[in-house]
Amino acid sequence: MPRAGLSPEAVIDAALEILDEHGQERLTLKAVADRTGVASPSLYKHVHGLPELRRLLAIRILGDTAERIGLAIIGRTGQDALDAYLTEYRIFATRHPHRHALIERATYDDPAFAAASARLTDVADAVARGFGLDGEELLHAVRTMRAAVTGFVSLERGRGYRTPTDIDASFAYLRRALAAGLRPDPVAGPRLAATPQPG
Amino acid sequence: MPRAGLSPEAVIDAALEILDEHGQERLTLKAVADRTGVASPSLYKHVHGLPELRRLLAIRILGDTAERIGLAIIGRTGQDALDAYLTEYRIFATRHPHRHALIERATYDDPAFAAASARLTDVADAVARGFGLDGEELLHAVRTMRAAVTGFVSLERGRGYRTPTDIDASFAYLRRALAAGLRPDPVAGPRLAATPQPG
DNA sequence: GCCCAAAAGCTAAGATTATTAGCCTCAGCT
DNA sequence: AGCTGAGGCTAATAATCTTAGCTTTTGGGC
Repeated sequence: MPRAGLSPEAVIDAALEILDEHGQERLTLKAVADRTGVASPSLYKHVHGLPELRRLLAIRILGDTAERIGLAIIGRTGQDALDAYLTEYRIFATRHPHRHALIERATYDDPAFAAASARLTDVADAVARGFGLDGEELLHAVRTMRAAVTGFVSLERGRGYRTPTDIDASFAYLRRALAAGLRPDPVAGPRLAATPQPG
Repeated sequence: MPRAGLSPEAVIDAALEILDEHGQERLTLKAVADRTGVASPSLYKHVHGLPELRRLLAIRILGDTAERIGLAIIGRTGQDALDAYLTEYRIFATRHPHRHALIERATYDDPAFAAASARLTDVADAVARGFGLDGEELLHAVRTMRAAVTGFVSLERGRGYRTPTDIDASFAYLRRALAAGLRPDPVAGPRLAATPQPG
């Protein structure tokens, strides 16, 4: 019988197709094996089990997404760049809901994963710098920005917003609120009184 | 042999303990059966399989959480209520990371789940109304608020923020930014130009 | 107090899946 | 031509979910 000619990359490709088509629930080694035309144990020659496959898949998706969004903000600054960043992220989550769910839940203490994740954060950094932010304020602003957009798309996709009414308008509202919040405010300053600690 | 005296509630209690102790990965019917002292098939007399158990668990958690946060904002308004809402939500996610993960991923088109979810949204509504918002702007503000806080705690818990540095300060920044965004702005208004549609 | 129906257990069994172990074969290099 | 190792395969183990069908306890009605 001819060889299937697999490789880790090819395995991830197949896994990505299955994820897109059927979601994480049905992303199983058996399914990947069927799609690639081998028996499931053969996959272990390329990938160390299902958790590893999910990890590699998350890294692939993060990389692709960072690249897409990075391209979208090229040549833009300020509100323009922010809108592009937020909108492109939302488009990604809408077009590939299962990919978004996968990277949303992933929580690996793995250098490669952290690096891939950092690429996405770097894009957000660039956007925030376009608002004239730097230093500690930049850090906070980027975190706030990412929090808002990931939360929004998660709620949207998980049907957390009871009615589909005006979700686009809500997203526009969020973009405006975020832009207002990001603009450095020399008067009030971003500092607040001490926070109650969780725990 | 004496009966275990189970009930759907008791099964959910046990499931909640397991979730808290070991996370969703190990929330299995077998584990629940062991903990309640019955054989796994016996659980089907009280709960229709694992997906159903997860659904009920999510509903329980949403209800508890809505109640907690609802209590936390009693007697507060404006920024005070907003801080209490956001902080209490973050405390919940920090203290019960697995519960948070469970309700975060849940996406059931189920009336009971929607009702439980609505209780949490109602609390957010109350907070936003304390800012003098109503109508469509209220809707957008509440969505933005929920997006920001769920996104923040998700990123925090998933180690999405590279360093643990200053996360409290970032959260304070987010609260300020949100308060600024929520305050009705009669001049600029919250409306923006048409948004590119995702898809 | 007894009877009986239904609720709540149990065991057995089938289906999936992940994963390990050990074997076989093809491809390519010497 | 022969060897070696990567890439496949089959067999086997273990975990779990779930269904089917049996048994026992419980509690209400007579």
